[in-house]
Amino acid sequence: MPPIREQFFPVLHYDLDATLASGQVFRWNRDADGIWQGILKGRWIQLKSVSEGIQARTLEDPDVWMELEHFLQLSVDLAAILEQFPPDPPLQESIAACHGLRLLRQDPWECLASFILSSTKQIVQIQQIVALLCQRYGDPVPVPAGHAPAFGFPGPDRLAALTDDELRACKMGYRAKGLLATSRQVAEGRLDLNGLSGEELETAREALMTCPGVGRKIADCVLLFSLGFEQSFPVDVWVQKALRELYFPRRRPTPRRLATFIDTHFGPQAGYAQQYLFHYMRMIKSGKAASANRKLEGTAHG
DNA sequence: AACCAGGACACAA
DNA sequence: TTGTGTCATGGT
Repeated sequence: MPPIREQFFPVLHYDLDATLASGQVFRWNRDADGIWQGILKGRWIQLKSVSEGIQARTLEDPDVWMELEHFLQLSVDLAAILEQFPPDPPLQESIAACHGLRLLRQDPWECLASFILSSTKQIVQIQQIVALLCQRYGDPVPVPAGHAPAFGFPGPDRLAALTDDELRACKMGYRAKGLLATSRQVAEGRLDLNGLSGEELETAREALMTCPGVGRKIADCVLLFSLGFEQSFPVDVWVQKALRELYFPRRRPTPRRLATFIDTHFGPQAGYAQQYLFHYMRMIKSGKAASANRKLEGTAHG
């Protein structure tokens, strides 16, 4: 067993807990001590939020640090991004309530496959399905002695070789068909995922939507979370709710009008804005934003 | 115990 | 274009 390597990454305004648990990625787990464990490019990684930065551990060669820095988007200037948000109350409240929330840059295939499995599933369930899929069909990953076994995310070629029943056995239900067909599409080279980052937003989106089981929302998630399209604005049930309740509390905008509002209102960092609204809306529902809410209500009406 | 979940798709109106 | 039923599964 190789020695554990350790590295400190200085970074400010980075909420590791909020970011890794915000429904962008589904394979990072936090233990009781607040230490996160995950797999990055087939390598075991441990992350811990410390004073003025993030402390990381791995078993592998030092070049994993470059990839980790990219995954965590450590060179991104968060304050500069938030400054580009339109100064409307909902977004300002979101910023206040979700301090340090970030967007990650994850592997496109894992992102695409995971979000095909996400449709009408709660985040906890998506985590369970993906864990089962990796446990059964992913390659084992070396972990330090005493740690639970870990697995990489199975590639498109591996999944393409499975049957519909084998996938359904991972509790994914009707989503198996789309995952299987999309795996074949990527495995056979009919869709070059990594090549999409060089395309225009609409071109890349259309390419993704040729995949069975991939509509506008899932395509937008892949564009934003893995391919670097920062204007992509995925609209799921939570963001839908946020837009209706926070921006159009009385009237009920048509889908078309809502789409043009999204396109014109949120600016060049629309994707980040979307993630803040998503996270804020879920905080409100779970009651964890109650104090921040009251504080802002007070300033707004006082 | 109902209701709903980071939807997509076919099909009706 | 916009609305509705269907598709599995299980958390809350």
